[in-house]
Amino acid sequence: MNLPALTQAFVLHFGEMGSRWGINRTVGQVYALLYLAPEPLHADAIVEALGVSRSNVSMALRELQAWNLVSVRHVPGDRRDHFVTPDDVWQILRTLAEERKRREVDPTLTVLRELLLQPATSDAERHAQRRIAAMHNMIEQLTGWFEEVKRLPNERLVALLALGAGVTRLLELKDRVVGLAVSGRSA
Amino acid sequence: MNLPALTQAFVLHFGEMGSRWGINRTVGQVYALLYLAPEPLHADAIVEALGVSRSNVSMALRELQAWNLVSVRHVPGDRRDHFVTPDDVWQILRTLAEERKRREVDPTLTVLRELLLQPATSDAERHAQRRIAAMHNMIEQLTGWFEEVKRLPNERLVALLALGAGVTRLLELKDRVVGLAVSGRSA
DNA sequence: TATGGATTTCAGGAATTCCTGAAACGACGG
DNA sequence: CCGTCGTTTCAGGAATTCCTGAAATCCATA
Repeated sequence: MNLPALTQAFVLHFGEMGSRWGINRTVGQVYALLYLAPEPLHADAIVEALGVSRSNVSMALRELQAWNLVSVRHVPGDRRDHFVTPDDVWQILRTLAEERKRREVDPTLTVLRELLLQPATSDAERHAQRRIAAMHNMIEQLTGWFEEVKRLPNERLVALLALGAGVTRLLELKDRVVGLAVSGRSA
Repeated sequence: MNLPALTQAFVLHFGEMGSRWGINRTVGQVYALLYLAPEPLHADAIVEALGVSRSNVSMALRELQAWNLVSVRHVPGDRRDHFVTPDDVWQILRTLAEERKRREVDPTLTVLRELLLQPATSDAERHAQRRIAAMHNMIEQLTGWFEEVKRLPNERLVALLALGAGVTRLLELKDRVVGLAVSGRSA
């Protein structure tokens, strides 16, 4: 691996962190490298930068494409595929969240739903179903919220985040305003 | 494994899902079992329910305690440790999010900060630093938001989720109201 | 349709993670 | 201070995941 110090530190960190998620070291490193690269890279450039085998890079790129975190770009006059990451970090966040939801949450939601449909034949099972329902409902609320929020344009999303817990003050404000409007109308 | 059908299906699913996260099968199963259990379980009951070794259960419980997802409960007249999961699913969500942030996000934030402090000596490095800064700022906004929201009581949190993207309409409302107040004051 | 570069597939060795049984440890009652 | 019950530690075998080099496949061009 022969990279500028800064890039190398970033790439190595993502390699290590990769294993704390479900992804392997090479996938993490390839992503990090592409994220920092000022222009699209072809696979052999990645091989050279990271010092791993060509086939390993191929598999890593494939996985990153499956995650929608990397896409192919063709450079005129060059037959090789070049790869890029989207450069809008908020878009990356949406993609990441979407994919993790799809892989880690949706299957669970499906199972929980099935289990809730089954008839409970004992007290133990009835208790289990109540617990499962509590989890199911929470996940549904979360995913419903996420489906809406992920559609917000960046600007709005940032405003929402900046608001933080202040949103609840806003909710009270709304209640007061609506109250005023109603009393005004009735007057 | 000899459990009611419903419980067994739930436990097995969490075992499988475990490996999609960073946790292993046994940890997932133990958690699922405790989550459904109507009363605290001691380690041998878990061994019997899951059909894994005593030492494996011990390690799984230890890991779950490190995650703050399971705690010890002493049953009067019984020397054995008994284990429970908190039963408020929203509290579980907070804990889970908090721990994942601590393990998956905070270390990255630290590294990114360090990298931003280093002097960039080339165009490539300056470009890399801009990319790193973009990622760093996004993560800071997210974690700042999370720190605030996680403190909300359940009721407020649920209200916030129910609002979904509607929060941005609320933001517009706020702007109008504030605008009114200001123009009123200046008049 | 032959050629050659680019890419993917895949079997199997390397590395890592998981799980177990045996032994060590700790704490309590006698 | 011994014996017992409960728990934890840990070495090493089992299982899984990762990575590589060689071969197969793809595809644009001549």
